[in-house]
Amino acid sequence: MKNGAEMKIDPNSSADLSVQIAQAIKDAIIGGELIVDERLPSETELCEQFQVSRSTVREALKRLAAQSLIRTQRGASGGAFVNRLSFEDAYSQQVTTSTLLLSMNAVSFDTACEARFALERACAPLSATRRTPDHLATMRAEIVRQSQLGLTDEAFCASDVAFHRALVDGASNPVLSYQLAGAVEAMQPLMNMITFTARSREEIVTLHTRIADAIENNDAAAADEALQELTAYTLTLKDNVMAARAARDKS
Amino acid sequence: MKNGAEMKIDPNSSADLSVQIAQAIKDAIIGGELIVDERLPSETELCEQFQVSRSTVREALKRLAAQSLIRTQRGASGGAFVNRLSFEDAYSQQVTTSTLLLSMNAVSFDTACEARFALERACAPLSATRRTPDHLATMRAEIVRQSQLGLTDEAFCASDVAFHRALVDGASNPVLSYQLAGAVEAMQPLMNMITFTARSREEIVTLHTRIADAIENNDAAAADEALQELTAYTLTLKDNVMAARAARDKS
DNA sequence: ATTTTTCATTTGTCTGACATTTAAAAGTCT
DNA sequence: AGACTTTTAAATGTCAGACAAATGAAAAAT
Repeated sequence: MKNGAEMKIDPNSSADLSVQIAQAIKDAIIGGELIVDERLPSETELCEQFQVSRSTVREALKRLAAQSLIRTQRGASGGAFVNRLSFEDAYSQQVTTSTLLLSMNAVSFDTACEARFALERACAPLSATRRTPDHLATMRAEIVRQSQLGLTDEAFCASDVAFHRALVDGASNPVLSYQLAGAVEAMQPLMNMITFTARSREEIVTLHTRIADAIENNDAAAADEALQELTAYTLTLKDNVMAARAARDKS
Repeated sequence: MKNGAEMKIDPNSSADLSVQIAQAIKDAIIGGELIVDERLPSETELCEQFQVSRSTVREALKRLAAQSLIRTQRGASGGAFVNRLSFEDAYSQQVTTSTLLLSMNAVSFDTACEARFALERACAPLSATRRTPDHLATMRAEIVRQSQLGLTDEAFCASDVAFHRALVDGASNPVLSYQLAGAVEAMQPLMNMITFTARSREEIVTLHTRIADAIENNDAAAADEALQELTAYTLTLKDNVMAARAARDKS
């Protein structure tokens, strides 16, 4: 870090010191003053720089570590280092956030479902163009799994997620994969509310096969159409489950 | 929290204690054992429960606070409470994450641009159906701003983001807004690399107007078409900037 | 030259203390 | 009794100092 840009905090602010310090360091990282793999000053040095105790500095650093902005290493020549945020880190963060967001805010099944399929349709055309044999093989394998009898609803849902994940990854755009896979995976708890009958699984497998075929044939329009039908069918399933529950609760 | 589900950590694990404790509490929140607005045990109680010192407990709590999973309040009847993750919190987290991801991983302009417009095209049809007069007014207002002479490139980009944000919000699906607005906003630093000439701004304003018109007329197909052209035009602009720089560097 | 030992540095954890904030309880006045 | 003030207890925020554990580098021994 260039010495010219000293990080400073405002002692008169009402905010907690560790929050301010974390924010100051975060700003330095976002602003490019601290670059990837650069070592931060040691905790003792940060104490002097910000004129606070070590506990306070440590709490600030833990806040940053929780966001994968830094990593720490013990021992001589150890310390805190600016962490290169990987797609994997970002992805797992997004899954957690999205999952909690959906479960804590009573997002309706319809809303989440609509978002999920809208996003998927966005990358289906790209996937139809770029998919590799690997992506196709994954999709086909998941279809086979979904056809097995005796599969639990959870396992069926998990396979569904894997199928759609392969579809998204087929677009070969890491940014899209990161954004969409999070949304799809976060929806899984909601999807688990649905009980899949043998009949409905058959229908879903048929639609998945149509999607895979379309992707294989580089037919974006067909993929889009199948996805739309899958969207509608999923909503129908949900409505049936809801109606069945309502009838049961009434009796 | 029901007493049956005691949170436990493994003293033999190599992981830091504060990480383990944070994970245990996080799991309890995700698993629904701790519900929104529920109060966690006080720091002293957590010390006893996990058999660690207060510093360690505090570092764990700061990790959770950094992810907006809990909030803390001082004073009697204060403590740490499970936080309801708001769309706003999730949104700002996503912007930070996406921004860092793009800047730290050398994501190409083309990749980010493709992802951005693919996502936008996903919600344009919904926006064409559901947009309110408010959304339209925002879009028109931003178009007016973009037409002003003497606007800096940064201001032009910011207005561009606001325009597209309104387009996304028009879909009236908070999940989509949260996902996409983050992606669009995170792209702004990349977009700022482009220098917009008067001519190119004019072209963009024209396309924006076409999009707004299509949304106003509930014409999803026209909106999609205009967005596609905007995608292509943006990439053209980028190529021109790159070519100009290459030529300058050679001379 | 290679291996072992020592050592200094840095983060992780513990202990104890005090400051600050806050709501509730106790007290006081009308 | 009711409204206002004061006190108190509980909780988080901050500080200070200590030791443990890890780790790389230097020093020493072979």
